[in-house]
Amino acid sequence: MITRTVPDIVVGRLPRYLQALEHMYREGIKTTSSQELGEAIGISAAQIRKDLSQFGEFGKQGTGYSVAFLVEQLQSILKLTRIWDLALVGMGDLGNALARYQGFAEHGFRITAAFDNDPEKIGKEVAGLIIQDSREMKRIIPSLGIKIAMLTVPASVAQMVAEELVDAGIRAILNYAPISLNLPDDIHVENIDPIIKLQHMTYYLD
Amino acid sequence: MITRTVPDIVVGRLPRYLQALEHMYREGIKTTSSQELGEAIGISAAQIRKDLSQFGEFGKQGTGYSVAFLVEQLQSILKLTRIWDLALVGMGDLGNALARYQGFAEHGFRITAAFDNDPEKIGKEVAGLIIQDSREMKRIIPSLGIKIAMLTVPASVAQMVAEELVDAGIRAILNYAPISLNLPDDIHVENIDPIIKLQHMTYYLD
DNA sequence: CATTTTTTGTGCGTATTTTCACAGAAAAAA
DNA sequence: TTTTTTCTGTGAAAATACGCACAAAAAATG
Repeated sequence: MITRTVPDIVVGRLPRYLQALEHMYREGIKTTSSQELGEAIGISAAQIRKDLSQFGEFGKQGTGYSVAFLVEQLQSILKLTRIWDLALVGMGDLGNALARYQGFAEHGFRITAAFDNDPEKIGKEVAGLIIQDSREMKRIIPSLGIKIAMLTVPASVAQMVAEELVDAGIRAILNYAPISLNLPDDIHVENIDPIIKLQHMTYYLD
Repeated sequence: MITRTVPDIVVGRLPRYLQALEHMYREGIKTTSSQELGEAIGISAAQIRKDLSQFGEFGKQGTGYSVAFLVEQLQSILKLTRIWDLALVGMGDLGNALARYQGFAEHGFRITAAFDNDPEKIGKEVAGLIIQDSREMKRIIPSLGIKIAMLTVPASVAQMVAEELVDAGIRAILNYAPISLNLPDDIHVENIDPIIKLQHMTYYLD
């Protein structure tokens, strides 16, 4: 059975399946089952089968799933069969760490432009990127066709900068600033905030 | 009405309420409503009221919620009325950026120990912390009573290091390594992985 | 070749989560 | 004071998500 509108919660699990499957692939594992995959990531086998069935029939009864094939299918579903250009906005410690992180390139994400508003930083090079003036975002981002931004500016300016990014044609923002952004409904925002995660965990501690 | 076991999904929203309320508090806003709070963070008013009602009655009909009071209550619910010590394990670029991040201290989290296994790094100081040999974790972590760790080591060793942390008495791990950790059920793990988040968003882009 | 084992995809029931909508209480307005 | 407005807390309904359990298919075994 194929797609109606797939629930976002299902979409959100697909990258985790993909991560585990790519790990298996690197280990030389050719075939896996919903059972085995589930145990690897702590999700029930039934749920994995249900989730995948939203997109097609990828397994074989008695055998399970070809790891390589399922990796391909998930990459295709998640639109990962192309390079995605990223803008990195805010070159503090975190921005610098992200600029140097190899993981993006390894997964088809390329940081194509880096911005900051600090004259001290503009013009400097980090990991092969020249930091550009954030006043140039409106010009540069559309010219490079960039659709995704990572936002690592201080919370105090995050909303304003996010609006500038949307204005520049950005469609998805990975927000590292500890604030919730208020943006049009068609802009996809994902938040990464360690404080929020820590506070979630302290609830369960003594 | 007061607590049965509160669903984890509800607990996970509390830090977001708290974040928005603390922001209001800094802005000098004395009172808010479920409506206003919901608009600030993109959650329905009814959901916020339902969530809060799991823990008590914090609002007043006709008036709404006292911001200061609700901040206090949420801090109390989330066990944030004390300082939590953190261990930071893996002093690469990301570990260094986290060591320097002011946000932890501002929210009652104190990075009390930093570890790495690289002899080049051990003994160096970062943001007032001396990097210690990760072979010492088993001794140092219990002696400082640390219960929470942030894990910023390479994926290839993350599982092993996580097991060492559990062995050292760690009860909660904020995992930055791009791999799912397999640990006892009573250990709380939260993952922060930008690749997973980006792949979630690309699904919705062209 | 027949039997047993493995494992998928899915219909259906259950559980969880969200939203609706309203009584009741407080505040504001008249 | 009385009436109207605002806004909570919550029971009930609706919507979503999850998991069981099984037919069917493939592979393995005997």
